[in-house]
Amino acid sequence: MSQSVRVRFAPSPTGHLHVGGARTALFNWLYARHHGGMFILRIEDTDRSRSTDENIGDIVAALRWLGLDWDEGPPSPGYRQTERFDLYREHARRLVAAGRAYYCACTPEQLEAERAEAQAKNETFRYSGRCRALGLTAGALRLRIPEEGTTVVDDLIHGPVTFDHRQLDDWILLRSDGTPTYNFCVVVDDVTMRISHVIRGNDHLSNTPKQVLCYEALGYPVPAFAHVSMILGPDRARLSKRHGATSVQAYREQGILPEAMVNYLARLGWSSGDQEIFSRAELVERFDIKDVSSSGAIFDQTKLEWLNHEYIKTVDGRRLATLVTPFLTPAGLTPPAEATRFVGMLDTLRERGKTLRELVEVGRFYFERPSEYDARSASKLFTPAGVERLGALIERLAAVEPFTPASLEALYRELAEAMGLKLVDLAQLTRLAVTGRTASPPLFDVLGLLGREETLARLRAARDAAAKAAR
RNA sequence: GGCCCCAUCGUCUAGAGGCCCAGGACACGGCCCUCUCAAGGCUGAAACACGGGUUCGAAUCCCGUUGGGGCCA
Repeated sequence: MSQSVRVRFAPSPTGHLHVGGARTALFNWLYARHHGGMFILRIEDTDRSRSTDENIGDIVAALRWLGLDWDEGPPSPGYRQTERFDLYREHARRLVAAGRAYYCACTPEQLEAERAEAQAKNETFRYSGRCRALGLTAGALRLRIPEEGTTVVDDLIHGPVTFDHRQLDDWILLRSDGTPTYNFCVVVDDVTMRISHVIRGNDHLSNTPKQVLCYEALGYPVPAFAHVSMILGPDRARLSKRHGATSVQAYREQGILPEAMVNYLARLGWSSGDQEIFSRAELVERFDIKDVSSSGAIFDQTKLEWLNHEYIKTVDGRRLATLVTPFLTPAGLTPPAEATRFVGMLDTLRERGKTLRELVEVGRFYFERPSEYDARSASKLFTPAGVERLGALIERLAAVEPFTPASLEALYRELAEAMGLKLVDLAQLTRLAVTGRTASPPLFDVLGLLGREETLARLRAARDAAAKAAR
């Protein structure tokens, strides 16, 4: 079975890459990589009215960002359904020649009327089969479904699923205008691309028996199927835009790392013991369809952020710097000239921000002097005594040598003791003066990173503001 | 409406008849650490949807009910 594994991800370019689609793509990719097989990207753009090149570009970009590389697919020609119409027609012709499909002249209006009638009588509508034996040569092309018996889909995740043929309509392959329907395109594409395993969303399980019958009518071997459960919103309905962010792109813009997204998506519906964090290599190594859950899973943004934070805490400093940089400009900030200083700042921030965007906000003070001071804290700390202490600090900090976290801490402890204060009294005062707030990374690291000059400038500004307030 | 899928803590899940008065993780509460905020450590609360079977024994197998989702229009 592991010989020549060929799987595919076949998105419709009618929008951005949805996280559900991304997970399906990931499972396919992992399966291919695990088995040393091929991962194919195919664009299902038969719905021309809603498919755009821009969306294709977007999906491709999202897949690349996630690191899901494909062995076959765009930009090579032949991987878009709109380029493959001849194939669909040819297969349709074969089906007609073999007597497995027939033309139906019933008009949509006629069918609609019957449907309404059935509904009125509270009965299930099924195509009557009226044109089955007419031998027509034009109209919509329908696949002849056996009247009796069952088709069993042996799903890798769900096990055998039985469908009664009496429940299945003679479905339409080609509309009367000659355009192929979605289900038919899928079969022809999968067959001609020699797909060995169809791993796709659970929403396609109901269409599978029709497709299986079509494979058989065409005389092709039926691939293995694995229907992955859907990703749900908090209300347990399929995750959609009304639940909030659903596109991979949106998470990227929030400052989620691609490796965190991949890890999260993999763990949503798949598990390997109690492990939560997996490197890409581990995922490839451990992934198996049989460990994929059969029930739907709610997308949990909080857990995604936790995982993202885990990655932020451990990525290499230089890489973190390059990851954060694109978030600086939109926040109105400029990347520091010195790379090492930037990495140093990030080292003090990485424990304090769950996303790249949060990292920027929580580290904003490194780039900008406080424009105001937290009012509550200021009223408590910027007192006449505070002004005096700031003065003492300015004096000592101007002279301390070297200007490093260790010597700064020593100085503060010494000064606090001499003034009969606790370290926290001096530290919070300084923190407010330098950052405008009473929460920040370790103070002495901050001061060291800011440098003597900047620290003194902020302290003086704060002393002036405090003097004014205390007056 | 018909058919199909699903059902373990709030959430993601472990569990493939005894190891389970159910384990891990996120989130939540408490304590510790501490220059603040975090991070970290320890700790607490929290689930087998319900009802029948099968079996010496069921979260695990079967049937039904309920609930949720999907497909078909």
